[in-house]
Amino acid sequence: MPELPEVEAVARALRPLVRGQRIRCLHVFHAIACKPQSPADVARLVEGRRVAEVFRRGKYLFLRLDRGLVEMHFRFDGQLIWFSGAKELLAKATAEADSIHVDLALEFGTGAMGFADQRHFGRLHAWETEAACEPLHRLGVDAFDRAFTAVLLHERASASKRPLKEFLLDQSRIAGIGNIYSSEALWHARLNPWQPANSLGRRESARLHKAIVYVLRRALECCQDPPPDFRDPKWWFQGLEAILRAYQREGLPCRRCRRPIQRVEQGGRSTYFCRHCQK
DNA sequence: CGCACATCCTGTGTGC
DNA sequence: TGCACACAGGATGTGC
Repeated sequence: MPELPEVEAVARALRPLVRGQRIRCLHVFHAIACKPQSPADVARLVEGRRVAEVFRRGKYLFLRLDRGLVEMHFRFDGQLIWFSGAKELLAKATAEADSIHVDLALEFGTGAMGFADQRHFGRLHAWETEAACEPLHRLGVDAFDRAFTAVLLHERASASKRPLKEFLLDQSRIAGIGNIYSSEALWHARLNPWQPANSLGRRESARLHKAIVYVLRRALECCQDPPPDFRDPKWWFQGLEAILRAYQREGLPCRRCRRPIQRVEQGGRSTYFCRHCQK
């Protein structure tokens, strides 16, 4: 559930399921998912604790506990699965044929939250305090935070010589934008992905800011209609392709000028853009 | 400090 | 159909 809108939708759907609930125990199926922490570390910090709040920063999802913090990152394919209880969790997570790839799970009185990722890229960690959670403090301003303004974007862009696309992916500057929505925002703002971030003028920064917020808001609307279904592991956010204007549209006509969308490589990742509209 | 690059994994799609 | 290979919505640590 990679980028900000998807994680936000997950946070909203998860909140009513776990807020106020006490974590009875941690189930571990693949210890790699909490690496470099050990299952014992995580268990010690979460078992018996109550979930005070669910919140998101950038692409991270957090459970604030009455004491301590659970930090989750889904990377490419990670997802949450909800089970009615320990019995269903154990049955489905360990079944030989087409089992659900649950790495870790938190058992509550009302059900169990599975953290699943067949590629084992996603991570779930536990921290003694919020202050101890390093990943949280490495993040720049969240793209949905009120503090994320056109002026702030201009300031941060001015401090980076990198191409705009790579600048947007840097979570320590602005948190939450990934490979899809960086291409999308640049398309809406009509900016060239190779343009150095520090060459952005104030007007261009304002345009980019507006595009980022628009693209993420629009995607969040999509992600909530319908909202995440934690019961079906095959479920994924539907209909997002419909709102995409550049991403994964190589060779297809630009929605503004009808010329073909290009795919180029930047920093080892695909960037999609319109050479004609985005100068 | 900034940057290029390898690395962590497994499934799927594509072209031959 | 079988196979090899590129590719995937990400972050981090390394060496330069």
